[in-house]
Amino acid sequence: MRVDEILDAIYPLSDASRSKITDCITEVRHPKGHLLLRADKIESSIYFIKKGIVRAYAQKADNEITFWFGREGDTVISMRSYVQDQRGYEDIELLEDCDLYELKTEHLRALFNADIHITNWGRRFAEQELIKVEERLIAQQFRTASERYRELLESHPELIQRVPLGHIASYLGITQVSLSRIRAEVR
Amino acid sequence: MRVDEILDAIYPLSDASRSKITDCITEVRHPKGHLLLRADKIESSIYFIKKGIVRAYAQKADNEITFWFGREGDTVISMRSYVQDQRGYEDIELLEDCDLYELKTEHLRALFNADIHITNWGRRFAEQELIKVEERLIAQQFRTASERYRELLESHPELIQRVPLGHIASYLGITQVSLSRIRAEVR
DNA sequence: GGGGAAATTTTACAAATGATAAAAAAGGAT
DNA sequence: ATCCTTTTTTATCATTTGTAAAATTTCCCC
Repeated sequence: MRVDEILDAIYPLSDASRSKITDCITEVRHPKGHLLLRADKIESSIYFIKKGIVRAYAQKADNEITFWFGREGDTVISMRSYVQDQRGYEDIELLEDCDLYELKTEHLRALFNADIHITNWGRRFAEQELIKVEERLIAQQFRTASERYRELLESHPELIQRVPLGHIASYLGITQVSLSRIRAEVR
Repeated sequence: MRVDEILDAIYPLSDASRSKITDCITEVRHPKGHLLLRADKIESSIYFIKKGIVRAYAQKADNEITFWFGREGDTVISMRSYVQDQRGYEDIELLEDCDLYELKTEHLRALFNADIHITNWGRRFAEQELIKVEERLIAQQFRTASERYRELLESHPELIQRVPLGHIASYLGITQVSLSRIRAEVR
């Protein structure tokens, strides 16, 4: 996936403004299992996924929960680092070998103070992510685990193929054993 | 609470920029029970709460879930209307008589295209809301219902005083009966 | 202050989910 | 292909949470 497609899908930019962003972007490649962002660090980059799939998870004591998956075209970001300059709550792990576009947040911050179109791009990005999370929070309470699984299966069937079910279960807010039961029902 | 305090708490603005917003704001007052925003409408205003408390809830069939409370200083907004010009998923109901600052979204949109400081203000607003929702989504999965209740009790003790427990239960993702059980434990 | 509606708690029972352990299946590396 | 690790499923039992209905308390309006 091309970086300009990714940027324009968030909010269409003029060639001039878009170039200001792409000029700061470098391509990187990391292997499956690599930790792209760490909860214990203040991160200085965000990434756009050219190819591959990743997950964000929070750790607590001995268990972890996956609360986000990113695929081609998605933006990888530690919101807490990016917004508040504090350590985040999430590790981000590559679930496949990934090609990524890297952008230093310092560059983005400078652009947010210089180009109003880019600022609107950043605003729109946060707003869209906000809606997605809000919808998930609501679904979490309205729907049963098995409804949530079936909806995920319909909206993102490739996810179930590409990602271990343990992560999917955690994303759905249930244990892997529960998910296995749900999958058995359907058959 | 003064409107300039509310605006600056989101992101500090120069007097000039802040005035551009406040010039578009009018004060309104509505009684307890009033529906400020409706899920079935594309809303054209956002509000800042001067005084009072409100809740956002989504309806489905015969049950509803409260997924947000707003108090003095908070911003009331139908994200879907505001971002995507589509009908939202939430009704917003006043839980007390409220004094509100009203701002037409058309004015805000115009300002987002004209004043980069206001655009950054809007970006910061969305980012901060995003972090709050993300943290709630994670808490929903990490913590038990009774932990979530106790944390709410600690962080927002006044909420339990001002809001019917049925709404609190729904906000916590449990039934009112469950919440009653949890409250009985503690005593 | 009293009456009635709304909110909250309690109870009993049913259903869903979690924890744990172990077996089965799938996948990767050599 | 085979061994070994990881993933997924299955089974059992304990716990949590939901549903429904009734009892109790609180609140609000007149």
